[in-house]
Amino acid sequence: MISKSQEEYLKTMYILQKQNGDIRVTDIANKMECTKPSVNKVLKNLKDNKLINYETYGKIELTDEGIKLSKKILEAYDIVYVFFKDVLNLENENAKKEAEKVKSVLSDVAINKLAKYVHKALDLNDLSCDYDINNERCRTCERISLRDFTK
Amino acid sequence: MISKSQEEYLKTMYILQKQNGDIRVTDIANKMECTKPSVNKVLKNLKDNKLINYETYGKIELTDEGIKLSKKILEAYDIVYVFFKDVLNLENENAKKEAEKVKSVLSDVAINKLAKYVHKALDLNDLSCDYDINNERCRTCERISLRDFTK
DNA sequence: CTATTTTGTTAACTCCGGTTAACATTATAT
DNA sequence: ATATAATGTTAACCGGAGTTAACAAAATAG
Repeated sequence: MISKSQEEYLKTMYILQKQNGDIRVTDIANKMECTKPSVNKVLKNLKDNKLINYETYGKIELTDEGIKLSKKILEAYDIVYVFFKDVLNLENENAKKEAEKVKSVLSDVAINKLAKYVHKALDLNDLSCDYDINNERCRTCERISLRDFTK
Repeated sequence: MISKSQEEYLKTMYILQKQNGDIRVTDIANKMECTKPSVNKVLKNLKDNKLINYETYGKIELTDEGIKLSKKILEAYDIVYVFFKDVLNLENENAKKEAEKVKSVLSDVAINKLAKYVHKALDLNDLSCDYDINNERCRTCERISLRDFTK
C-alpha cells in the first residue's frame, strides 16, 4: 500500500503525462514543490509498487494499475474541490489547496457520501446516477469534471 | 507553532481534565492510542510552547493559552463532525474518525465557511450569528454542541 | 564534435512522530 | 513499613519524507 503523500506524486505524474506527453523529474519536483532527490525516492517506491515503469535515466510511464489509481485519486480530488469551491464558495486557489489536503485524508466511504451530497447540493441530482469512487465517473460528475488537463 | 498532531494531544488533555478532573500520562496514551514515551515527548513540547504547566512526575495542567487553543480545536472538530454526521449522514463512529482527520488539515478560513454552511444546511440559520472559529461559540452552534464531556 | 547547460542520481543528513527496553518514582495492599 | 503493582521517564532507536552537496548522464549550442 502506498502513502497519501505518494498518491499526490502519482496524481501529478498522471497529469503531467496528459499535459506534456511525458513525465520528467524536474517537472514533478516543480509541481510538487520539492527537490529532485525527493522525486527520485518516490519513483523508486512507485516502481516497487508496480505503479510506474522506470529505469535509471529512462522514461517514466504509469502502468495500467498506476493509471487506474490516478483516476481514482483525481476523482476524489474533484469531488472535494467542487465541494469547497461551489458548495462552500471558497476562493478558487484556496479551494484547490484545501481539496488537496482533505482528499488525502478522507476514506472512500466519506468521499462517496460527499460526492452524492455534492450532486444534490448543486442541483445536479440525477436519479440514474450510481456514483462510486471505485467505478467510472457518472454523467453528473462529468458535468463538473476538471479532468481536461490538456489545456 | 504547534503541529496538528500535537494539537490532538492538547485537545485530548483538555477533555481528560473535564472528564476526570486530572490529566494522566497513561490516560492520554490510551486515548491517543500511543505509548507513554510518546506522550512524554509531547508534554515536553507543549510545555516549551507554554500550553501546559508540568514538571517531571508532577501534575499536568493546561495554561490559559492551552485552554483557549483547546477550545478552538474542539470547536473545529465539532463543526466537521456535525457536518459528517448530520449533513453527510455518516455513521457516528465513522464521522468521528473522519472529523478528526479532516479537522487536522483544514485552514481556519475553510472551517469558518464550513461552520456557516452547516448552520444553513441544518436549518439552524440565525441571522444574528456571527460565527468565527476564533471567537466564542455562537448560540446556534451551542445547539449542536458536543462539548459536554462530563458524561 | 566538443563545451556547456540542463537534467537526473546518489549519498549522507535532518526532522518529526512514533517505538521498545530499561529504569525511576509513586501508590497500594497487607 | 515494606513488597508489589502501577505509573512515569529516559535513552536509544526506527521509518517516512524531506533536504543539501556532489556527481553522472544527456541534451544543446556554437
